[in-house]
Amino acid sequence: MAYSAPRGTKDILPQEVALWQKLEETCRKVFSFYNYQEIRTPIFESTELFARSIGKTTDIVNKEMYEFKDRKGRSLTLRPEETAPVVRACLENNLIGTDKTTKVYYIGPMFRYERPQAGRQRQFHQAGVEVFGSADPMIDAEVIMMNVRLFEELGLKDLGVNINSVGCAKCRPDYLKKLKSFFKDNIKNMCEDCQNRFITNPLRILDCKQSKCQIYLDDAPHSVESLCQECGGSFDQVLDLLGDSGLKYNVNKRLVRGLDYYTKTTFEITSNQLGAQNAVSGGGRYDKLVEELGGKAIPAVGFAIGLERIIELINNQQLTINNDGAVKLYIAALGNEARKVGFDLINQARAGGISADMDYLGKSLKAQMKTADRVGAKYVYIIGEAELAKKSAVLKEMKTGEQIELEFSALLEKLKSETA
RNA sequence: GCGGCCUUGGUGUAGUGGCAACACAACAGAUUGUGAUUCUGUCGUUGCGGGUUCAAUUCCCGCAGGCCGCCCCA
Repeated sequence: MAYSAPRGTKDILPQEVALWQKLEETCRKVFSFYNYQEIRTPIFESTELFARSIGKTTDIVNKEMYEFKDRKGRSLTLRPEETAPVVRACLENNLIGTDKTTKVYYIGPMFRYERPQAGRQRQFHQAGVEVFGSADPMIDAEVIMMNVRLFEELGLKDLGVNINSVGCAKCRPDYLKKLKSFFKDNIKNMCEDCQNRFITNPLRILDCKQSKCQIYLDDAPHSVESLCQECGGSFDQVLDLLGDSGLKYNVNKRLVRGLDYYTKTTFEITSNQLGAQNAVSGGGRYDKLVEELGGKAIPAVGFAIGLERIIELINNQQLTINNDGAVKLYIAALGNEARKVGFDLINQARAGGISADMDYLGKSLKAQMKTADRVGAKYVYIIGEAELAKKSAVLKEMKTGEQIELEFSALLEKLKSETA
């Protein structure tokens, strides 16, 4: 093979595209039910935007970014996620303010330089939403409920909704202090990563899966226990609202997300059918980010869905979507003259709103019939030498095998009169 | 960035230190202008590079890619 797709990237072939379109369509439909509007931002942004927002000590920024210099030496990065670009775009175009809520959604490719494995690629796709302007716990609840609604709409089963609160600028420092003093004595017995985390990002220690670290984690203080009054109150409200709506969730006190901008509510929806990479969506509140990126102090919530993982689930669960891409009319023509007539007829059909195709390889009639069958054509119109003279030919309905003689001029009317 | 397993025609799989097998798909044909079936035929420099050997697809090394796990995330 001369060339292959770059590592960690995949072609989405015509056969699978129908499923992708269906998925994207469902996202759009559900998001707009909740009054969200689509926004499209560039695939790359200045590197600094991501470093500032996601956090300089995070894995994403440290080792996963597709960073490059353009011809003027500017450092740019293929977006590893889209929250920061959306914030940037909304600020730049004045879409958000303290006096209104702005609801947007996006669908598109993201890029992270990681080792590919099941459910993880270097180019992958996310659909996500962001709400700006409200600190009301109702918005947290709305966003989570909408996410769940979307998955229900897609027919996904056995998903778990995990929720936590990581506090705010007021209470988080206290919590980090508690964490540090809790680990202080034992940190030297813990893994190397955790020793680094102890300095750079103690929160992340909670997420460690190493068995030698696990023993110290059990009694570690949880962020929910150190929340200030405001954060604690809003967390309770979010849970109440979800409970009232009948949504089943699990408070996961260990849920730590890998992006630094989260405050208060964080959540993650997981599937037990995916292996190691089991998160299908994740998000939370980020009340400081807009300000951090140069705007006013505007609170925000959002989440992102991993579309490849959803596709994987749909395939696993053998949920089907119907494909009606087949053409209605296929013309089998024999000889140059007949092919010309056929070409004219399919173009008339198309102009008249009837999907049509014909053979362009000069194959035998048998082969043309075969092709018509395989592309799922509903009718085949067979034009040969004899038909040219009488300006009339046989129209065959593939499913029934029924054949009727029809004049060229009557073909379109006959097909149009068919119910779609 | 680390570890394990894997890499044979379009796809899925055999197999052996010296003719690479099978199924499906695709294409062509089975007398003259008709699709699913049947029969026949066609389709591979065995991932790339190097080494051992008279000889390697089979043994060894390197690389790339895939899968899976760690890390992290969607």
